[in-house]
Amino acid sequence: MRIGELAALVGVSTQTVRHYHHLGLLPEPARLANGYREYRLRDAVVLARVRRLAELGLSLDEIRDVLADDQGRELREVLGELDADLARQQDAIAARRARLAALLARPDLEPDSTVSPEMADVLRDLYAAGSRFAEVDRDLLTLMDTTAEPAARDAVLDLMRPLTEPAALARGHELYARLDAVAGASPGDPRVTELAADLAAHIPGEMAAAMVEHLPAGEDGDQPWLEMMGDELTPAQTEVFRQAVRILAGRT
Amino acid sequence: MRIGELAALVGVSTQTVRHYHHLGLLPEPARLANGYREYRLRDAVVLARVRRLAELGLSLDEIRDVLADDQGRELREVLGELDADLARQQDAIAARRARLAALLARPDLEPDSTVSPEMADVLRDLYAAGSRFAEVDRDLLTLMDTTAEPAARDAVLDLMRPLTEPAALARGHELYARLDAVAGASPGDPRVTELAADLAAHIPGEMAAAMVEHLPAGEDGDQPWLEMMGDELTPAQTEVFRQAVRILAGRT
DNA sequence: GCTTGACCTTGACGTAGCGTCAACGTCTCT
DNA sequence: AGAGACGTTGACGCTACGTCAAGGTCAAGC
Repeated sequence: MRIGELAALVGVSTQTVRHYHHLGLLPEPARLANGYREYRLRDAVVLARVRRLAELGLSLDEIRDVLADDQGRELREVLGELDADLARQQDAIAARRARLAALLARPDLEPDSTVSPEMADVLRDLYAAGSRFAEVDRDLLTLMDTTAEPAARDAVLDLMRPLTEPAALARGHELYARLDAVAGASPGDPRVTELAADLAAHIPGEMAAAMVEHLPAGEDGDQPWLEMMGDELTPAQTEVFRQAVRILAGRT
Repeated sequence: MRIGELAALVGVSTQTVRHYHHLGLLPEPARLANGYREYRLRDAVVLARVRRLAELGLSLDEIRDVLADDQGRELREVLGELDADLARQQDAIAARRARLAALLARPDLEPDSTVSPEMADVLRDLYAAGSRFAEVDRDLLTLMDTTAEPAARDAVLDLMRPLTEPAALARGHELYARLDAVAGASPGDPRVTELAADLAAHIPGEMAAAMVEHLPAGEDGDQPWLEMMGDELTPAQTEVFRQAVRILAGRT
């Protein structure tokens, strides 16, 4: 029997057979004068054994180990581990399908919808497009949602909830518009101070406390998170936030 | 922000970030004078987006496609396919776990137990070790079980069932012993003819018909399956089978 | 000034289980 | 004698990175 016949008999490709030779799973048979491998029935039996184990899901390394110790002991162990592993996979897949179902149920599906469901709702309520600044804010929140610890994330979500009420929402959109409007102004523009005050007034008390705690200002109001926003903010907008945080820090 | 900070912020390794650059998933940021990559918040936002999609199970290629068309249309499609794929995986895993559970329930677990459950039962009943020849026969059956079509396999199993009854079983073991005993004899030994007759008599009628049909003998009794068994059989044993098949062919 | 250690750079190789050429030899059929 | 179906070894490709290797950069401590 040559390699093609053997492969066809057991239902694998010739490459598979050669691969198993390479890994030492199947002994190399005798060669004919022309160099062709000459297989016997025993080889087919061994190959079929390997395939059955492989189809159960064992790795080829595991199969070699199992076939090496001719007791069934190791096989039972390996199959037990495999079953446990499959159980874990089932759980993981079920969880992912649950998330997928939740996502597919959303009418406004887009890549940023793949944050946590709660955050997705807040985003939808808060940022009804239109403002360049709202997009930046939205980016920050999605980033926080994916990187922060679940506990911290939930805390932020709780603090944000008051801002999604209709009145606060309208006020928020007005503030975004004013942030857009002040973009090209100089940091000394009178609108900057005014906007900082309104912005600070719009932030609920507990949220202000949290912000001041988690975003400690340097001596001269130099805040790392403001620096990180880098080219997203114009100088005037940066100044608005600097002043707003200073007001919030005094309030707590 | 340098690559390490970015990676830590989003929760991936620096290699992952570079890998995404290589694939074009994440644009290469500006470089500092020393050649270091300098990231901005936007990069973190994009990276987080990629990660969220990757954790849903999308391939990196799919993610690139999804982020390329900025409508949510393709995303919905891809997620739908992904869900269908996961459903298939769930079924496959459930089936494999069922097989594993059946296997782990067997007290006599060994690699050859991983044939179909019915065949495993037949093997346990028929081949209570001891005979070199029984092992060969057993190998043949396991091979057939893994390579044959399910229908053919079930047919063979049905035909074999009469052989597992206690009386037939005892007779079978005796025949195996005699096949072992005749191993070193010459093909002309009187025991050969006698054993061939007893062996043919032991095969139930329908099974004989099936064998003759599926193992057509050549003009001079040269059977390919006998040839395939090659070095497993001694000349005398080969002769036993040749004669037995001739008897069965005459009987049908 | 020198070392140490933590970071960064590019490039190449390894993972699992084969599939898929490439470049070539062998056998059978017509 | 040519075609077509087989066989041989060897090397590269696939996913999503991990893991060296061989260096360059930078801040801190001696």
